[in-house]
Amino acid sequence: MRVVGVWAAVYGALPPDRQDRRGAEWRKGAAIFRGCGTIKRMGKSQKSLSQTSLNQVGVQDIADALGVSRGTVDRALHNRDGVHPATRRRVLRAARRLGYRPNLAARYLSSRKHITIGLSLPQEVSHFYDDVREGIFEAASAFEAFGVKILHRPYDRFGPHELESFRDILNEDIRGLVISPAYPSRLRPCIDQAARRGIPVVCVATDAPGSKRLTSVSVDPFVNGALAGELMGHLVSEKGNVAVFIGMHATTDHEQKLKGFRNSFEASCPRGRIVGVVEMHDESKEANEKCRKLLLQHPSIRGIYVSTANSLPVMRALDELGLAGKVKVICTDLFSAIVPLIEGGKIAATLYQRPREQGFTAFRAIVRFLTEGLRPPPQIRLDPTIIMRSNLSLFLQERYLRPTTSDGTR
Amino acid sequence: MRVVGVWAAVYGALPPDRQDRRGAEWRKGAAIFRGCGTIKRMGKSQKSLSQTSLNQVGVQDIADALGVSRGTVDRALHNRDGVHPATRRRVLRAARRLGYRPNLAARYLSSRKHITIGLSLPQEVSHFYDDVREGIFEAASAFEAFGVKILHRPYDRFGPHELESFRDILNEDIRGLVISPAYPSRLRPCIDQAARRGIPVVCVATDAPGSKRLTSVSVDPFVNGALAGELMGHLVSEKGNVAVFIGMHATTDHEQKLKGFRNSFEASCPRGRIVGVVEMHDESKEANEKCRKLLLQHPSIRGIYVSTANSLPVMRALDELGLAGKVKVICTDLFSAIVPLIEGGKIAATLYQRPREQGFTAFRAIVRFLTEGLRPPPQIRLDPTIIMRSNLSLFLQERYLRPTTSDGTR
DNA sequence: CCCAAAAACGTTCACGTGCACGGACCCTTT
DNA sequence: AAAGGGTCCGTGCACGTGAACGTTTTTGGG
Repeated sequence: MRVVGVWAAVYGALPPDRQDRRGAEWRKGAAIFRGCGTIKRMGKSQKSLSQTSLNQVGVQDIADALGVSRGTVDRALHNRDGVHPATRRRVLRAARRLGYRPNLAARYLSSRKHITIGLSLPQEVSHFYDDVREGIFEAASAFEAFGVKILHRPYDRFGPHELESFRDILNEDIRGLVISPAYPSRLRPCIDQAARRGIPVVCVATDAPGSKRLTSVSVDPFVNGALAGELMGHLVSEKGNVAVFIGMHATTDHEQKLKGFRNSFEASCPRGRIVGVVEMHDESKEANEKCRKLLLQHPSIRGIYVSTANSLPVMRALDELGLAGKVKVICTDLFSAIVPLIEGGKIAATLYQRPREQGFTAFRAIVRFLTEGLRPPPQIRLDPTIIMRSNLSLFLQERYLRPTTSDGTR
Repeated sequence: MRVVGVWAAVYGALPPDRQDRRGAEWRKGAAIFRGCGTIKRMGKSQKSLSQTSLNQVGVQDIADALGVSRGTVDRALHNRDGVHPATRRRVLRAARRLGYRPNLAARYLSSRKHITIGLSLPQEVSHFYDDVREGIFEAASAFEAFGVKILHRPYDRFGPHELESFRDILNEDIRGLVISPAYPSRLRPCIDQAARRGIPVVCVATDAPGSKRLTSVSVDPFVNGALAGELMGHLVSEKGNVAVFIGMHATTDHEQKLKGFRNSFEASCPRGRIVGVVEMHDESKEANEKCRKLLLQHPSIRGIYVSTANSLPVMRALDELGLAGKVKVICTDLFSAIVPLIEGGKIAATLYQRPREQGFTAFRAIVRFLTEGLRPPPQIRLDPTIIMRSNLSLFLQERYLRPTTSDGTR
């Protein structure tokens, strides 16, 4: 990155060439103005000459450049009626030409209205989604002073409530929405409808492929699995057979994780084999028995990768067979029950999906889109973190900037 | 601590004031003004009743509550002279009591002055500090619309330039400062001076212990070393001896890393031993020879941990002895030269210190302190990331929200 | 061709703050 | 006592935008 000048403005959103272009256009606009000779404009020019203030073009500049009033420009820019189509076109073109960007401070001060970002997240898997929420609240707190607020409509369980909550919150006056779809196909029409209304929707943790959501924030499942596979290869050194326990959701995530694991484990441990891939339902008893059965059937198993958060039944089975600590376990996510297992060496590592960062990033993507018009890439992939005994403490301590303090609302 | 914006933090301490001899007159004035003020207040009350707008208390509310004018409140809050000490105290107390928080949008709109955050970072170790800068710029871009700017004074090399740059930038009109001290003892007086002037200083990557800096953002060196040690224990399984290469800086970081590594490696690999700890200067030739010598002397070495970014001489020595890929290497940081080594399996893992996140967090801490008065914990410890072949790609691809990317339109 | 309705456009006010200016009052000096 | 200076405080203006309201121009039907 080239930072030559002393005053490196934060205008980084514009590449240098574009800034230059903007400057040229601005000069042109100024020339037009000189001809018109508006007194008000003159005043501003003089002021910005005398003082090193910002030379951002405002509504008045567009109005002056076109010889119309501020009101007209305002109506044109906000797509309100009462403007001749030709005038509207001229205004929009001039705005683009001059590089108009609304002054958010003035807008907020004027309207005194909150920009509300909707939040429709499940209350299940609380160890995960509570952290997602925390990340969102933390990101939002920075914009609280500028009127950005959060409207949270949590729903109890995955399933129909998801759609219900979505529709509910769409009826509110929101400017953006964060969701975590479990059944994307059902939500897709709603997402597209919101997009048509100009409301950006960001998916977090899961995705709604094929929909018109703004973007999705998640951990790449393939990388997640691959990381587990590579690490497992090191854990069992060269001679180990391993088993994988995966979930049963309709999403393709588990598939991807398995693929990544297989790919990476085979490269990292050429003489090892994956002797079993077990699908687990939510019933912990069944998972436990499946695990016991597999372990008894394959005494050669030296490592286990659990690609879902549902690792407790597996751990219990290992304990019952006296294999805890001997068989190396890599599991997923972080919650209180597995903390002592990591500390005690019964779980070698867990792949943490950084829920806080996911929420943080999702919110940020929405705000940047709303305020700067910056369109994020279609997918934002975060990196999973390997948590082992050595760095576990960093994830347990109270996090900096928890949103609970400000007022009693949370 | 219940803080009223930054004001309470900065102007909390007030000199003891004398007895108020003119209370009667003031009360009279208050009575006069109460009439006029009440009307205005009514207007606001009605408005906030009719519309669901925010009921944030402003300067006018404090003025009304005390029967003084806006200007007086303004002067009191900003510690400008021209206010009777007793009045000032009353204002500050009322501000705290009513929960006054300045409207940043209005402030920015009014003064049209940028809030400038200073940046004094080295241009050395560019693979690291360039990313720190990027993180800072990314964090700053969100506040661009509200007049937060960055003033960057990079200096060439560590050493005296560091102090020079610091002093230079302190002469500018900055409201906060981000630094990365290499010689904290020399900088401490300047840091304390800045703190006295109400300018928060945040250290990134390194720290200035004992100084009055607001906070420091860094990766815990002990955890860093411990993570390397635990991972190394797994890499060499149970039977391996290892060596450690550390740097020579005056900071205690390398000590801490070594301590963490030792601690964790011994727990993770009871039968392994650390057969050598080598201090490396900056000269790569010397490092190379030291490494060769050590490897020839101890053929039992199965793993090497390089706790500095200066890992290339070690890798070259391994290559020359035909041990690359056989001896497991854990190194530090990520830069282009080691990418192929990770991909090729010659480096098993590298501990990435997340420079972007460090910069991002540092900037955020400053802005939150300035705008919300939120004082961060004395140290912010980020977790290091283990980069291996499987997740390497995530750190190479162009990051989201880079100033130049997204698409051509913006 | 006229007049009302509607469309198109101009004007004004409010938002909360920072800042410059000016006024009232007190104390000291001439 | 008047003048002057200093302290303390009130008031007006500006910032850029949104929204309400007022004004001009065009349209359309008789």
